[in-house]
Amino acid sequence: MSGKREQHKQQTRQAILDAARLLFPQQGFDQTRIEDLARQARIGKGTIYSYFDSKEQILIELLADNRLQIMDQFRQQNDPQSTVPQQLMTLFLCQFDFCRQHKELARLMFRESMFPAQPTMDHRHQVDLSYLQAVMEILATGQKRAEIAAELDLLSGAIVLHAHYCMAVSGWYIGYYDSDQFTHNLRQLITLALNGYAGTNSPESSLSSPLQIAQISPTTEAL
Amino acid sequence: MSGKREQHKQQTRQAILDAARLLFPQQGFDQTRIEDLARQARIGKGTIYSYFDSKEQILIELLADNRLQIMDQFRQQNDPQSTVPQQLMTLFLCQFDFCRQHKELARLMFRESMFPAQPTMDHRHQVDLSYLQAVMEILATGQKRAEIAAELDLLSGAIVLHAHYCMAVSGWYIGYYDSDQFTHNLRQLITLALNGYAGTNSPESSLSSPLQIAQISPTTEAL
DNA sequence: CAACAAACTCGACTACAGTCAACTTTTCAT
DNA sequence: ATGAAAAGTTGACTGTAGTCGAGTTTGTTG
Repeated sequence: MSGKREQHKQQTRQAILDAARLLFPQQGFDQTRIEDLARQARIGKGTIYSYFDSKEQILIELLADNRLQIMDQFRQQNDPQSTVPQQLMTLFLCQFDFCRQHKELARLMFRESMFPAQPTMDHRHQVDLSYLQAVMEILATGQKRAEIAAELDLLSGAIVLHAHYCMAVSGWYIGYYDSDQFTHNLRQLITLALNGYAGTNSPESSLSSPLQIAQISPTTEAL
Repeated sequence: MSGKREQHKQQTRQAILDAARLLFPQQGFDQTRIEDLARQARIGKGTIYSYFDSKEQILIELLADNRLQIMDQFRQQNDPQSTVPQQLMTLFLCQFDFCRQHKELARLMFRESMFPAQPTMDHRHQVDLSYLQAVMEILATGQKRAEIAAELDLLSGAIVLHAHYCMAVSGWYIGYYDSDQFTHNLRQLITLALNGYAGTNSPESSLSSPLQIAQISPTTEAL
């Protein structure tokens, strides 16, 4: 009966993830030693490495769950009838909520997903596809209402918006602004993305209002 | 005579940087131990840590020089008479050249500058100000020629373009495309940024041409 | 110059991620 | 049922970034 081994492996894997889900938030990612996880999961330290390549991988696995939750939350909150910028804000703010709740962990994810150590298509690392797809869907609904140019390549558009979101989050991590200003700046960036700023075809309102980068020294929001 | 101590400190600091400039490219950042640097600089290991906070800091210091070179190169190559997208491409490709030459080191810099461990205004970490200023200047020349909307807040515009550049580089690091496709995609993203994609005010040409994301599995360009 | 303080230097030490070879358990062909 | 092979487990071990307190050099004061 080869099911026994498989079943045990699943249990062990789950025990490691459970330990991580308990200890990472409790004492922080850096402060949690692999040995702590092993003790909590009642296995040897080496065993962990036959389930995960690295400490960071455990984290990434954990966060996959959270991503699903984030997208659920978005679908609940979103009104497909509202304007494209509004829908985008709803989506991005759901994502950002997670960053606020797990600032340290989200930071590591951003680092690894944008600038991975190895070129990798391992989807655990990558920008959540369902998230990118949500952006594309929002753009698509905008196209139906002529709010978005019909010829726009949806993937390109989604990536650009994702770029703006990343840059806004980056500014928050660096400490240029706090979460409230983040919201304002993100809205600003979305507007810029949609309208562009070539020549005179943009509504004036979107161009003249600068980003809020109030702090000379970084803000010190609690982690 | 308090100058002697100061002078000696400068020498030691320089010796560390010289050692790093020799060893990092020779054997790679990760493969170079702090002890190697210390031996090369003929000082104790601990001494290094009274000059630099971490191994990475040494790297960042080193790269500050390179940034100056990059900007020099840009000023030589750039024709201020050419169009805004063309000037931007010149600038970004100068930057990207550095990434190709020092893929590993540049990756660490991107990580640290976008998502720093500590909120920090330490300018060593930050996006090079003279680079961001160059983007703003390009936009400003565009405004004079009515190529760029006059009301655009220059900083916002520059940050958006920087976001696009970062996203394009990120895709290259992940392995979505090689350097040639990078160039194509970057041009595409710049066009999108300038024209936006709301409603019908955008030239069609900029919207329908998708990004080139040819690879399902990552490309394996040499480091 | 003596003697004291401040600044600087040092390498043994700590902490921890990740490895590995010995050991245990499961599977399966006979 | 048996025993050999495959799969899984383990903690002692390795490598290296970063710390720390003892020791050394430089600057200063009387």
